[in-house]
Amino acid sequence: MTDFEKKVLKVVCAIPLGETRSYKWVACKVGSPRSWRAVANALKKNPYPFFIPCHRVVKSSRDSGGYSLGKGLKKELINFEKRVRDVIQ
DNA sequence: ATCATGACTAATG
DNA sequence: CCATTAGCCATGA
Repeated sequence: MTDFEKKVLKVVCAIPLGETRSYKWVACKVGSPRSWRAVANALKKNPYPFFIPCHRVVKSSRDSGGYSLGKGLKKELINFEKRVRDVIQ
């Protein structure tokens, strides 16, 4: 694990349940607003896809983006969490 | 040190 | 709306 990846994962963990953020947003959060490309790399290497909510990170064009376990699953997870959030609130 | 590679983005036609 | 282009940066070979 590199420091950069740690920062990225930390930020991603901070995304609320049922919410989505863009890669760029994450890049800004970690300090350098121009490293969104590297952010994608870090997520791609993510060792714990289910404990680190990397599925909450989507493309800025509101497309779902990619996922190491399949983007279809990513969409499902996002919908699922949205419903969970609705139930809770 | 250099080079290619992405789960990307924004601008343009 | 779709395709193309240039820009971007950490990482591994």
